[in-house]
Amino acid sequence: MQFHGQMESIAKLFGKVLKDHRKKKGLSQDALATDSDLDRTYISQLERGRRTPSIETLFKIAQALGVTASGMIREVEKLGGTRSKSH
Amino acid sequence: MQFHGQMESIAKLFGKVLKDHRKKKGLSQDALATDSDLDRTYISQLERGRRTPSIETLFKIAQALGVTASGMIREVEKLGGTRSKSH
DNA sequence: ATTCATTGTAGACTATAGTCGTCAAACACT
DNA sequence: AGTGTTTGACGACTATAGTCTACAATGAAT
Repeated sequence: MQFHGQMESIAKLFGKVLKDHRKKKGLSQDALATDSDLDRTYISQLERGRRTPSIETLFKIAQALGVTASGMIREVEKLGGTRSKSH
Repeated sequence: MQFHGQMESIAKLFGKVLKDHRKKKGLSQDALATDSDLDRTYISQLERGRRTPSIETLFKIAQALGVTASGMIREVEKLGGTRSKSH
């Protein structure tokens, strides 16, 4: 069986991973924002998949969540499938 | 013995990882640029640590290099040490 | 020395990341 | 009902990511 359905953007996938970890840690967006030295409304935008973070921002967030940046990216890869399109 | 020396920026660490993989694959900056659908001079800036890519760009580059995005980030973490500074 | 491929670098430009103030919607609570 | 906390969303703003043209510097070959 072939996989169908529209490919989800990196931004949306990352948003899911982010929200998951934040909830698991019991943090509010506001608390995470201060811990990661980012703006609260920007965290909101990230979780809704409306923004794509830089890897610098990725590291800030991961640290505030007590996880590794590579771990978060790994989860994005898992959610997104192989994403191996040649062209 | 304590670790000393200035902490290297994420950008510089990523630049090293990127250049390493590109050389290992025997690609020119120009070839990598076309494969990853980015500008050649931007690849040059990344390798010299003058720009910090978005995770979207990270995925593009990783795919062109035939490695995972999480793997590249993992190597950045290794190069940079724990980077667990509370404030 | 000169040809060729590769890379560094600069400047000017467009697109988007990230900030900030504000307000409404939603979800607790009592 | 009400009050407090959280989150979505907006518009306008500043900072930086990413493009593009062009040229100099490097290095590897004859």
